[in-house]
Amino acid sequence: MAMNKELQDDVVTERDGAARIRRAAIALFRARGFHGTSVRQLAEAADMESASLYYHYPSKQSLLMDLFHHTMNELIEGAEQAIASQVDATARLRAAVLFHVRFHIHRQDEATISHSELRALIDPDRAAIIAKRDRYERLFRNVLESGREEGVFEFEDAALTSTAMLMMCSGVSDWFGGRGRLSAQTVAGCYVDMALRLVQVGGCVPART
Amino acid sequence: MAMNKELQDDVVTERDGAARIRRAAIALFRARGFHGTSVRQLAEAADMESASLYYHYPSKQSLLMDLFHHTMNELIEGAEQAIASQVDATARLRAAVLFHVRFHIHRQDEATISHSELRALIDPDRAAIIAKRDRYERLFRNVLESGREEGVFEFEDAALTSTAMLMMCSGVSDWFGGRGRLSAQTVAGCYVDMALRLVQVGGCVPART
DNA sequence: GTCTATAACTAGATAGAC
DNA sequence: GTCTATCTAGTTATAGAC
Repeated sequence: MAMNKELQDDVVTERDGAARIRRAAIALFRARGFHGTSVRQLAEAADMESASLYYHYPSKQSLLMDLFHHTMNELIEGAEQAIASQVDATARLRAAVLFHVRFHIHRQDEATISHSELRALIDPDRAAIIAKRDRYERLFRNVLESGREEGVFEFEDAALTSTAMLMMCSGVSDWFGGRGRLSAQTVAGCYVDMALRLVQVGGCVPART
Repeated sequence: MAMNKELQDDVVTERDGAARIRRAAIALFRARGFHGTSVRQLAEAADMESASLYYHYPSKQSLLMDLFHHTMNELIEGAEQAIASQVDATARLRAAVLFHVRFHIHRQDEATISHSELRALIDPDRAAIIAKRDRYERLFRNVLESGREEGVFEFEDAALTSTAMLMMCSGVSDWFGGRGRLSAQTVAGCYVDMALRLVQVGGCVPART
């Protein structure tokens, strides 16, 4: 027994208790918020009693913290790889924004939690996550600044522009449903084009690749 | 006694209990979230006992609802007036975005609550607020569409673009502190320019007026 | 209009059996 | 690794005096 575990994941209830808890937390924290979700609700969604949850996590806080670190690490790694894979600033921005938007489409709940529940984190962890968020934003800011040096981008203020750009793109996780008029690919393409419009010299957006 | 009431508002503790409660709620719901704020904390910040709060509001929910309706009404009214005050699409978009950004700078807490605590509203009210939010977004979408008809704007999808534009601009309420490098006026100007870049034909942003 | 006192309930978390 | 049972403290909200 217990063969072919991987195949059943994501469809049937998982065997791993900790993974079931994380899955439940991602859904509930997104829908009701951290403070709006009780440990008992988490346990019920994870198909266990609330006491069992404390075998896997020492507290509700530590569960939120775990989710945050996972998400931020994936974001930073993904953006770093996207940027490293390209040679000029325009291509780097395209790749980084494409990664960002895709992540916010396909991992909607985690992405949403990562900026709506920052308030719920308490302070040694809160500061650590803010540092990671700043590091993530700096990746984009550096691409903007190198593009300005290359002469292909122009903007008033690098920090303001990168923040505005990321905010604009993060919005997809609020509304994208999959069932709408537009496919994930189309939406991602639109956001990449809009991001380029924000900074490109002259503002002319070339045909999408 | 009780003369010159207006002069003391905003500085010294207000006389009006309901206003003190709203002020406390705006600060606390922004900092800790609706579910993260207890009635006792609200009462303490409003300088009264928790029971007194129920003289002014029947429930904690109704207080949140009141805040939402107030904010949404002001947003809709302000954007409608901004748009009606201009004659062509470009000027309308400038005016509407300028209003939106200024509101999100000067009324940071209320603006933040209005999109982070939508989850905490329960359903007859939740639907009413979503309807108002949609109505607000439609004001901007209509400006974009009329600009396209005038031949001054171009974009892939009106709903996607207006949502992205508003999301980008709403972001100021997350980070703007007043003590940073950039003044409120400078920041607002940057956002207006970025909003125009998103939709203008050719993408060229003319000198700011 | 604000208070003291408290009801009725739910929260996060723990003890210890299995 | 999960359970039953429970502790303590906190939650929203109400009753009734002033």
